[in-house]
Amino acid sequence: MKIASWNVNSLSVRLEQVIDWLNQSQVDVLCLQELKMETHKFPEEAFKAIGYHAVWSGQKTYNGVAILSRTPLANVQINNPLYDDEQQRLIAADVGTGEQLVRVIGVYCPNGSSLDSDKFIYKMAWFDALNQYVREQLQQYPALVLTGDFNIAPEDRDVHAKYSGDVLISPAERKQFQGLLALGMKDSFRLFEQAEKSFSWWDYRQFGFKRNAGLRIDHLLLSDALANKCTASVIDKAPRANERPSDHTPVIVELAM
DNA sequence: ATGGCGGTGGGGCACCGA
Repeated sequence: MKIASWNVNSLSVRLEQVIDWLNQSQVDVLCLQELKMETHKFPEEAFKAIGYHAVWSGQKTYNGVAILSRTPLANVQINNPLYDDEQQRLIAADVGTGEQLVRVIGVYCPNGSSLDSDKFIYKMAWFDALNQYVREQLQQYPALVLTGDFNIAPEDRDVHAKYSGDVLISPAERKQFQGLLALGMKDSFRLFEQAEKSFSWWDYRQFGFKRNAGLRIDHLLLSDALANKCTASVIDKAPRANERPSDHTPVIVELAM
């Protein structure tokens, strides 16, 4: 079973790329972020045509999340029930049944803007509530995936040397990431040996991708039960070389199930 | 230091992202 996540930075612009990538990668589940599209405009038929069910929640211009799956999705949760939020940043659903049941939580975590901003306060509160939700979900679902754009680079090795920002790498944000791991979640990428300077996002400006001036901020976190079944966790850089690429590229886990 | 680039809405250019 392959599960992936991709911040597409506008699904309208990237739909063809997503379809192509699904056909090529053959993942079973794909979480999407930054649809930047109203709910009623979601291209459900385009995904159905290539064999994917979908659940989603959109909004105009900003945010918006979806889960695509080859098998039907059940028990859909839109937004964190523990956090009143107008911004559409979280969607969860069951994939599979019985022994194969996996709970998938797809997230587009707030950016935070700068450490002294109201948006940073929102980011911290949002993560506090996410931690609480994941804690609850783990009690209900031993097989849990938390994936998406976390907007946190967990360690220095997840940050290119010239990065000059403070947000995405601050101790407060990294503490939030560690807080999720403290619940028992594992950063699947670090279960395996990886190339140095592996990133999932590159700045559009200054030839960021060409210079590999990136950050690893898109993650696949697995509960213990799934970490034990994880056989690979990779970043697929290929779509970043497309014409009009998203600034993020997909991340994928393989589970022996 | 600032802005670089790209998407959106709306029909300029400001806002936002990371």
